[in-house]
Amino acid sequence: MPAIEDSAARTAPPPGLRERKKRRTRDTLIRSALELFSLKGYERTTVDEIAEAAEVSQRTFFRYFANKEEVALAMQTSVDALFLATLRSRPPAEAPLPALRGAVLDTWEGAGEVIESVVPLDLHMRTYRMIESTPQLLAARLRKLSEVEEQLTREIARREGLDLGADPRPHVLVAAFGGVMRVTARIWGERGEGGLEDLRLLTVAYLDQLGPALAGNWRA
Amino acid sequence: MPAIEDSAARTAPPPGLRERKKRRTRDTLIRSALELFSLKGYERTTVDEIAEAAEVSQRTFFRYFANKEEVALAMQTSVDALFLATLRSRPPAEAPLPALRGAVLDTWEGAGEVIESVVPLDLHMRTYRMIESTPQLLAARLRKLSEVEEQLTREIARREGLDLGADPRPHVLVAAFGGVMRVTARIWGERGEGGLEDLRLLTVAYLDQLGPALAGNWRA
DNA sequence: AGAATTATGTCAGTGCCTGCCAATTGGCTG
DNA sequence: CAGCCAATTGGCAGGCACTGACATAATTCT
Repeated sequence: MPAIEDSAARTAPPPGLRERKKRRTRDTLIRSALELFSLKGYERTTVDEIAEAAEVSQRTFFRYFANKEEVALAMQTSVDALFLATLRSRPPAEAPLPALRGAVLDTWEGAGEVIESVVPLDLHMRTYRMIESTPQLLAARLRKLSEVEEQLTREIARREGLDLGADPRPHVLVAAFGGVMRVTARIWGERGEGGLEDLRLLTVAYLDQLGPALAGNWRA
Repeated sequence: MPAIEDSAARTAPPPGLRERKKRRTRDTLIRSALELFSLKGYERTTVDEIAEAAEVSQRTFFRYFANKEEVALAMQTSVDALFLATLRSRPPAEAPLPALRGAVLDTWEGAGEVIESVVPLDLHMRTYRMIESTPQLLAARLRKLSEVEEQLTREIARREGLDLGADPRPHVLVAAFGGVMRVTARIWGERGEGGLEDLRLLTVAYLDQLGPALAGNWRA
């Protein structure tokens, strides 16, 4: 079972040895992979090397991750799930855009812990940048983001009680929101440095420009 | 020389036998590939089969296309280039969003010819849908779109005489615009049918919702 | 403890993609 | 037109990502 987003798993019954072992193997694979990527680059790291570093067979690697990209994006995937959950727990009265905006900020607040329980935060940050600068990884990341956007759209429609077939606004809003999130990620990645806090500031600043940017004439 | 977007190649001096032959080989590869993809699906078609259908060696295929994805996206890439060119030829007085909107519509107007000179239009349309529904291709497509958006952003900034480092609006506007373009493509793809005209209508309708979607409270 | 289930390892094989070198082809010059 | 130069192509060997099949080992259940 790959994803850990089982909403029925509260007050977990003692997870059992098997589950704990799998979790450890998975985490070790991620850590080994990210370290190697950071050391020698994504393309120059082979799956065999990752498997060896984690002391499992190559075949086992592919039982935990469908492909080499998946392990590079593993932490982002966790954060995505957290983001979704955060949005769902927002007050229903809140308007769509503020809800999305609030959810990202809250997510980044809490994401640190989730990440640190698997890999050092600065390794994750280096990975984040690596994804932006590695074509194959960026492609995979963008595809995953489009899936996230689909779920966001459904959630927004649900909150507002709208039919996605009849009202384009949820799709459009999420598309615009997602677009801005991606630009900020890219721009932040291009600046060689800066931490989570800078990303945060950049995001807020850009989100706040959504309205003005759409205004007809900028020269006014 | 991979890309054909040389803006200095007008009133072409007789292209020479060599160039014409390359062009023919390339077109044949594209046509063979798209036909096979449409027939047996992208993943179940091997590069060897494509090369054989086009009567060249596998090695030659990879001299024309960096990878299997490239040939599937070849026509989209041409249209992207056309879109860029169309935008650049717009009256400078036009405001950013109308310029973008006008450029897409004009592009789709003229794209038919460009495409038909290489592959039948309906084959292209089937390919378009295939891209949306094939994870690997969608990923590659999204990455290319992000490159297009980067160029759009530069063009918008140039038109408006703005510094991209200082003013976020070009980035934000293009991000929102690009987001909407992608959703419409996806939605259109999900409906199993409908031609270019439907895509056009959908796009216009959704673009027009950008303003309303960003309005704070939809229930008002 | 033994049976049933599940995770892991090994092996063989396919397909994408690359570097290298030899052979062919088009273009150009004397 | 002969002959040289440069570009294009083909063939081959090899690396790496990934998969199916089967045997083995580790948990869990009874």
